Amino acid sequence: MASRGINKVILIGNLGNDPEIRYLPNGGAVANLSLATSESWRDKNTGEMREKTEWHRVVLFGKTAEVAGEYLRKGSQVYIEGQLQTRKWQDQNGQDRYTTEVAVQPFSGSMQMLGGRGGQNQGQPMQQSPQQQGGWGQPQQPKQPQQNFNQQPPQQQSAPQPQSQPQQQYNDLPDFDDDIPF
Amino acid sequence: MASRGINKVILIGNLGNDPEIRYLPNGGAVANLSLATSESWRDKNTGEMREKTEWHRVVLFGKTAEVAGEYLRKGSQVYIEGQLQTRKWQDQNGQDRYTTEVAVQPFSGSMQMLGGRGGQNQGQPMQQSPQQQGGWGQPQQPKQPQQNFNQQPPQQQSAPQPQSQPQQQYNDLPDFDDDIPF
Amino acid sequence: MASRGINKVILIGNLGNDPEIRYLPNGGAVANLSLATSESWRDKNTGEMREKTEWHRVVLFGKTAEVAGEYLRKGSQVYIEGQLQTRKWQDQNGQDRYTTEVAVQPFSGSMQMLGGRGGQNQGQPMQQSPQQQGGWGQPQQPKQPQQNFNQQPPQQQSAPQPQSQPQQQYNDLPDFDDDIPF
Amino acid sequence: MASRGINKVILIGNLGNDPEIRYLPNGGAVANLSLATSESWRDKNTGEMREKTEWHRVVLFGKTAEVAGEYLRKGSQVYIEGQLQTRKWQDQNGQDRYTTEVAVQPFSGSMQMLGGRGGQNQGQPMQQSPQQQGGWGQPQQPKQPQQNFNQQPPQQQSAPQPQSQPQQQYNDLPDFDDDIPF
DNA sequence: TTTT
DNA sequence: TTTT
Repeated sequence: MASRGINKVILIGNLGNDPEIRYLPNGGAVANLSLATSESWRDKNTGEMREKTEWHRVVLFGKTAEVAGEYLRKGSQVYIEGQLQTRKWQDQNGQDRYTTEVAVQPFSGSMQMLGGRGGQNQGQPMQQSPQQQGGWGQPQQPKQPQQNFNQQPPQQQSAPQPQSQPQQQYNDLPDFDDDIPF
Repeated sequence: MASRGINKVILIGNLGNDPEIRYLPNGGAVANLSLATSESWRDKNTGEMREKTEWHRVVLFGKTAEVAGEYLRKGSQVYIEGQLQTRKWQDQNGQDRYTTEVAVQPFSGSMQMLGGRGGQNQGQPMQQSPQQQGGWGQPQQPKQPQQNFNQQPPQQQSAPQPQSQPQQQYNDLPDFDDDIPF
Repeated sequence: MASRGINKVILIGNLGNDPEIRYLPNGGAVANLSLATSESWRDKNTGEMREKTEWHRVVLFGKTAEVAGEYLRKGSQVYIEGQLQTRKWQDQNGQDRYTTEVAVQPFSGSMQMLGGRGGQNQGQPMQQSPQQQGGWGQPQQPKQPQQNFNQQPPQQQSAPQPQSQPQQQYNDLPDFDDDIPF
Repeated sequence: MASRGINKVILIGNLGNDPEIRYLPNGGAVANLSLATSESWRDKNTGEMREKTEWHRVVLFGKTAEVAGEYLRKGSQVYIEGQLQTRKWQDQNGQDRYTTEVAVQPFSGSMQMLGGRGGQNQGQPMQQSPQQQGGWGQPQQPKQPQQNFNQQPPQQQSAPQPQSQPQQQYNDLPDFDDDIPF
């Protein structure tokens, strides 16, 4: 039954890069987002404005991952509800390393694009070249499922992807289908 | 001003150990908690119950840290509201490492002890030897402020404390005092 | 599909009364909780401590409602995650009235009992007479499903139940079963 | 100190109207928002898409209220973190009525405009006539503080404003100033 | 109507 | 690496 404890993360931020989508052997999609949240405040001592940006590694699964891959782009503003998850892996020296991610679970998590397609809901069509940033992108071409799940280690400053991580780590996902509203 | 983005973590879990309290050169308290949240579910394929525990590294500041040090014990159930924060540090080989914590900020975060003092509010006095677990402890003796802030690297399974981290990392805290209700 | 917008309520509080359980014509359970959250603070002007209690009307569905009915009692501390929902109804004079509730939806919401059964996880069996308050109760006897869903209007100070409300308001619930982990 | 219990509401939605700003006798601003969150889902039985919109009454105080009054407009997308609060009032027949609001407290709550000024961050200046909807408005002219706080009962579909409510209900607000980062 |  |  259920769970003992609450593990909930709520983020609103902007993507530092286009989502990275991969496909599991069983065809399920997995998307990784690099999401920035920033705070600014006036320093009590110096009176100057200061700013600090935090980068979050977000991982999405299944349908939600596909939607992210199709509509999110570098700069997109997005709402994320997920849970904290720390994965253990070995670096090239065989040393234990840990990476903490925000996992958006199919049932309990959610992802929502913010800001509206045409900006202020004015309904005008959005033309967006690849160089343009922010907002929602046009759907990309359907991607081919790939077998090489860990082929390209993501580069991330604040919580780098392991270079040798367990292969089957997402096989335990609960089943889910289109009928579930998320 | 303020912030662009939302960075919020909500946890309810139990402490794996007594809080570790340290004091900054300016006398401000810092507490580290190791907090477990667990989920259990029935495996769709095997029909067996499965359980997974996630360990969170939580850091508290100031008054909240002192309250944690005085009243929380191994096993205590606690509510935490904080924000995700990834610190960079160098390991003994000079390699960059990252540790993600849930920081309970003086203004925006909060900590709350759950479950009541005597358990089911039956009012009976709680005697709690150091070996006993859970609930709220009696206040410990006042601790002496220490200078050696990073003296003892905490041991934590899922996100170990750096062995050589920046010394002055918490000097930017906003001022706060007893009038602020948190 | 899914949703545009976020509507999320998180409460931790104590029950002012035992849960009220009812059964829909289709056999689905519905539970109503009256949940108190309180804040206390020192008045800046007078220096006195002040306290304010807020009462929340919470409604649970299905399995979660049954668990609430079996284990929660007056005084129990509970975590609730749900969504705000304002229902319109007519009072005896035919005037429109509105009641705002926190609805714990089967998929997106959750309920969790806090504080542990025996208090500090000391494992001692809990004996709890009906007069005792707080903690988790023993399971009540299984209740008989009833047809008369709106037979007894609940009495609640802060957000009274309509005396003539729509009969079929909960028929749109998504299906759910035991496999869904909530 | 502090509080016993958690009372937290998180909303992301769009304004149904421009904010209504009023000023307390002491000069403090109070803003009321009417915020819509909507859900859509496919009906399991009919296969049709269905949608339900929930309207939330949000109240902001002080600086946050002023920012809302200056930058938010009908259609604006906004993030709200506040707490549930039910106010009692008497209708014209002297009957007790209750209104539930989401109050964004100066210290614990927050408000954040979403979606960026020019929509997809394309940098083009936004011209917005009063009829245009969504996005962030240009700052309005500074308003004159008014004494007649309850002069105009707001019109809101789901939780109408009382027609005769307590006059001094917001006098208990904690002091706050510009140094506090929210 | 709860709890501390 | 984002955004303002």
